[in-house]
Amino acid sequence: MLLGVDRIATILRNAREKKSLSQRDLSAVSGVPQSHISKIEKGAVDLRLSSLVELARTLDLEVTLVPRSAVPAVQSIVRSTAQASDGKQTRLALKDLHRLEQTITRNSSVLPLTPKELAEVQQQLRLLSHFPLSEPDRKTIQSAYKTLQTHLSDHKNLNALRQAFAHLKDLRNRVAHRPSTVSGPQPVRPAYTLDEDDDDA
Amino acid sequence: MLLGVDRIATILRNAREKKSLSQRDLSAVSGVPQSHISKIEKGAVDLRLSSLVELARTLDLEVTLVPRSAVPAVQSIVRSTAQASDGKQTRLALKDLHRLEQTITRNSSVLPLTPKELAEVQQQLRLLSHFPLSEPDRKTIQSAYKTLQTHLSDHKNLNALRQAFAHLKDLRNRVAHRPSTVSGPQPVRPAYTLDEDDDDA
DNA sequence: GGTTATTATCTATAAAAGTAGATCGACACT
DNA sequence: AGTGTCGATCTACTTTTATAGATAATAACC
Repeated sequence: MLLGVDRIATILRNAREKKSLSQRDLSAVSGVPQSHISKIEKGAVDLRLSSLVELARTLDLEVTLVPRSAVPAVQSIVRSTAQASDGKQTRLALKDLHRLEQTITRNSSVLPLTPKELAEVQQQLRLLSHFPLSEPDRKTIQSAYKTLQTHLSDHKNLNALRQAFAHLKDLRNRVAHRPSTVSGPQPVRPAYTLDEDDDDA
Repeated sequence: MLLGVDRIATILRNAREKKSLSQRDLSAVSGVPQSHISKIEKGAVDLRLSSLVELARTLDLEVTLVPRSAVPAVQSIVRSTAQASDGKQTRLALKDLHRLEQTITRNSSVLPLTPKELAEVQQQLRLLSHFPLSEPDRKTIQSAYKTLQTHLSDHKNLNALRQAFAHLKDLRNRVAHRPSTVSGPQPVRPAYTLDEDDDDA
């Protein structure tokens, strides 16, 4: 297979995984059959340009042709955009974590948790704040916050609350074992700093 | 057809034209049949990724996927790379023109030209120096220079010399009618400045 | 007018993508 | 053990690309 075609397949798979989508998820969103996505990502088909454009669009990517002489500069732009995005998501996730922990601490007396369970949840949130987090990670944190708010307002749905805490534990386990370019937890901004310098364009 | 696929077709055609290649030329270099190149450039086929990679490679382009959020920055890089390349080619072309005119002026007494013809050639060279010129344009100028050198050394091949001057006239006619983003001859660097700040990486 | 070059269009054929599923092995969870 | 999810592989069929030319329309040149 041509050099370049393999790279495209790798970029597609990485982008899908970065969005925490399975092949079946991507199939549902893009309309391309899961079995075909599997072949595409393995480089087992020489896909059509329109199919590439469609999948790329679903993954917030754009197919383009750049002069060979501009490739290093373009790769640098792409890398720094990814890093900026990662940094931004991590900073936003820190805010989400802070909000969640404050709400838990403020309402600890009325939450259906033993002191041991409470300490464990707080420990998990503190640990999470030391890892780079992604947009899908943030969704898990936000979902737990919403479930907590709902519980605090109607004192119902204990199972949902327990499930939300379980998902947080899952998240902590996943990010702790996530492959990383550096060993151990990465230095991120000090936990729980709050600033408003982020724009969502 | 999907937005994006049309753009790719347009980029391919523009890149081919920028290199002064015909569809037959590109076919010979790339191995893709001319009739198929015609369909591709018209957007009449949904070509395979491997075919796109192959054509792009022949045109010194690389197929890549960039995050949608990075597209404006990437387009800016591509534009400035093209401008730098254009500017560089134009500056190098000025040198070629200068060298050619000096050689003609220095040897005007032994060239088989009437005073009127000589003045016309010099006029054409001066006019050319006011236009943005491309790499293929430079090849025409360099070819004329070589033919002139050959003639000066063996005093033969009058037809080739006349043909070389004719090609220069053709070039002058083409660039004078070339579509441009601004009206009239574009301001380029002052004619015949000589500096050695160009690197060919 | 004749010739040449370029791009577009046509025919016929072979190969492969794309589709629609089903199914399998591996893994995780209850 | 049973169940669900994931990615990979399989079957069968339809549609399209890619190829190899040939040819036509247009434009430019002599």
